[in-house]
Amino acid sequence: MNEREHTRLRDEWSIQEIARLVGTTSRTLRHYDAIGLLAPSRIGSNGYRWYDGPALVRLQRILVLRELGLPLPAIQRALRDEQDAAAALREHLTLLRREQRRLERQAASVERTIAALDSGGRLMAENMFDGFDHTQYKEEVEQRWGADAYASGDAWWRGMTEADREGWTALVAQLGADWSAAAQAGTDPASAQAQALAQRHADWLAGIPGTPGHGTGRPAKEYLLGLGDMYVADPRFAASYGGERGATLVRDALRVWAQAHL
Amino acid sequence: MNEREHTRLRDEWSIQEIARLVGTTSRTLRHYDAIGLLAPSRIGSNGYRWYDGPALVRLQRILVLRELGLPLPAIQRALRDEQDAAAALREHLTLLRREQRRLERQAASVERTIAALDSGGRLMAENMFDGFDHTQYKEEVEQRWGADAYASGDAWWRGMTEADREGWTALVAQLGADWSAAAQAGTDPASAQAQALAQRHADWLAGIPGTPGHGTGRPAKEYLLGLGDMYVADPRFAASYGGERGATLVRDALRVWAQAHL
DNA sequence: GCTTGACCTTGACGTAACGTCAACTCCTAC
DNA sequence: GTAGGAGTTGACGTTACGTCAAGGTCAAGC
Repeated sequence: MNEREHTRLRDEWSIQEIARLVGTTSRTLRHYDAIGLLAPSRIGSNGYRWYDGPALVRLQRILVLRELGLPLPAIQRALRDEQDAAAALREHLTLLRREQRRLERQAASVERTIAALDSGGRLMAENMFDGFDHTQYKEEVEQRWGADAYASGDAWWRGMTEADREGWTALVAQLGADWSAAAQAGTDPASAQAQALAQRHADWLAGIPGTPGHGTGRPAKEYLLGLGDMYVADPRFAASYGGERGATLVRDALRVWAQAHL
Repeated sequence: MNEREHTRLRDEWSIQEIARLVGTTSRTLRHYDAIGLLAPSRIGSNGYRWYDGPALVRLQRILVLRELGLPLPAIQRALRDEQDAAAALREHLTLLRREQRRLERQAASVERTIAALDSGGRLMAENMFDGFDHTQYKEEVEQRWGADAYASGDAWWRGMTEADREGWTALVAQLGADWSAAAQAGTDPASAQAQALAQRHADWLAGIPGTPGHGTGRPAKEYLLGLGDMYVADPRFAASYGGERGATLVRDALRVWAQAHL
């Protein structure tokens, strides 16, 4: 088969030829046949698949929609009538935008984590369950509440005895476990149970020297609300509070609590 | 089992308990065990899995990295030493950014296609292989080259006889097929073969009344270069030129040709 | 007439990270 | 003794094909 014959125009093509023509593979065409998306126009007595002009056109439409990211079932439906095509694309577009925003948040989160690691953090080496890691959040605390806040909190922690720390750690772990259980049970953020946890959480925070509000018996309102948002946005916190559901519950319960008590 | 016992701090948890604690499912934990990512600290004589503190910490690290979008094998490697974690995250970040840009292009493409459909286009109803669809590109042509260009090209096409159109269509289809074959063969854009195709392509374009350069025997340089970029960016074109590889070859060959001849 | 080689076929496994039965065992409480 | 709520190990389904594997078909060259 020479070049001339290879590219001469005919009214029927083999599976390889048509695959090359549109830049895909024969495996893909067999797949489309198998799922009923594109059947060959003719099947030889030897089982070979042959495609004609209309089949080629349909294939091209399929590939256009595929390039745009539509799943094959959606392409199937869209090709049944052109009305559906626009609707499917519109729906797909909102999905694309949503996914874009998700990636944006994820990338930002990765960047923060890299920065934390670079500045000496240890990827939850000492976290809520085995000792609250102060260095972990150094940057964020300093940025929001000043270097003094961080330094005094850090000094306080380092000044504790081993027994003190273990007791503190157990408290924190218990709090995290209770939040997790409450989230799992679908507790309402405004419920008495959640508000009791919020109270414990606030007490705990107020007990840490250096946090805004320490000494007044209750944390500063802005600090508490900001902390709640951080819990939800940062997977390092979510891991200690029963995942995203848990972190969301903590934030919402703290909001309600802050409105009532601060 | 009452609430107190449920949330009391212990040194060992069942699979359900630990799943709830971190906000995931027991199935996930069994999966992690199966792939060697996280083994239970102990397995009872009855086959039950039990997890202790260190296992919980490891699980939390896993979930943090998973939230950040890392695949499980990468998490596996990252947890072996903290050095790798930062490197893995950095690599992952570039992937995220790349994917973000891809989605951006895809979304833009979807928007253009929706606009084309809304303004009466028919999703490649008459394309390169069954008749160049002028209405398809109305918007783009008008935007770049003015409404006159579009109108005169359209009138010319509508004024053709059936036989004229068939002849023209065959020419265009042959050109597309030859481009596809060349792309498949890995032809160099600067090669004699590709340049011969580019010449045919330019001749063809120049033969369409209304295109910039029609009447001069060769298309306008800017028009030709812009068209090449459009070929690559728009899947509707790619479908007729052997996919992305084909469209890229056309663009690059036209660039070389334009430098030499325009 | 036979080999060679390109092309075709169907069948089946692999991919990522689990969700979702199914069938069965274990343990505690009433 | 039994009901129910754990736990266990399979095994299939998900997306859109890639990638063998084993074997049939066809035109060309000796």
